[in-house]
Amino acid sequence: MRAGLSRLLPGLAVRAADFDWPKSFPNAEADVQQFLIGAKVIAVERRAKVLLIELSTKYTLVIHLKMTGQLVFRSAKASFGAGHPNRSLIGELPDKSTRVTLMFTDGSRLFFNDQRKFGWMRLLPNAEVPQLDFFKKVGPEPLAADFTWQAMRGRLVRRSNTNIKAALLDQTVIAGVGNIYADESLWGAKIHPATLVKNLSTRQFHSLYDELVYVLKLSIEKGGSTDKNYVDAEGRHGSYLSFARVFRREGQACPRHPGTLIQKLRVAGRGTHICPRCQRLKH
DNA sequence: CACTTGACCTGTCCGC
DNA sequence: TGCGGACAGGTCAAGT
Repeated sequence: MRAGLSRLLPGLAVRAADFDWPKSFPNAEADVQQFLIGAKVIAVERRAKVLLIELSTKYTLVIHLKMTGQLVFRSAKASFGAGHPNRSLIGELPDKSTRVTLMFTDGSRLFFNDQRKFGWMRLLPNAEVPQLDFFKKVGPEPLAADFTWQAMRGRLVRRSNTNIKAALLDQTVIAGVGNIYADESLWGAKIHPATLVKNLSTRQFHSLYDELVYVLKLSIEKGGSTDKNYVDAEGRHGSYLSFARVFRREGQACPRHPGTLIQKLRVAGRGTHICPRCQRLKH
């Protein structure tokens, strides 16, 4: 999504903004008038699951999409009326789950849609972004050059008494791993998600690292795991889920064991998908 | 401090 | 067809 937005937004100037749900954009109106209206987009960055739209006013739009957030860009002449190929995906915007609309001076618009209202967007002075509690506590980027398998093990063992799935989902341990990539990488490494971190072998840490890096890179290449709720910056869905081996594949054959069916269980309070043959829980 | 659970919301699906 | 409950890609605060 960052890559898509950074092809579309830099250079555009904000002409106006509309808001629906206060928690989706908690800034005061005065901030909006002073630091958003008239601002030009400089760049689009990302840290963990947070998008950062940097503005010419030295303010940044900080965005977390949470479970159901979407950012959809529409150029001035885009029409999504009946007959448009993308109509089945979203249709005309704004719609009833549009929380924020940014209108640019060239007539294009960026819509922040969020059915469940968990996501948010806020304006912050550039210097305050790293001071957010989330950024102070968040772990390292798994695709950074210095994130080796040893570095990953070093982070995970901070949660040695909990299960590996909970540790992977903990954003203060490693940044950006969510439910899909946790399940996919654990299947790849043949590790049961309820395995305690302290019981993982060196080989398992190494394998989990390889598999996590693999699924993250593959997903970025495929445009992400968007299906029902997320779409990319131009309103298209990513295709990673069609490559997923276990996620939302309960009852289907394990790709490694055609005779074994994927099971769904609950680990760390989340729906969790495993192959019961390759991912065994030993004690 | 480490770890787990409920809350924040809306919509959909499934069993009765 | 209606109704209650479980569930959905993620954090947070409050609990033990």
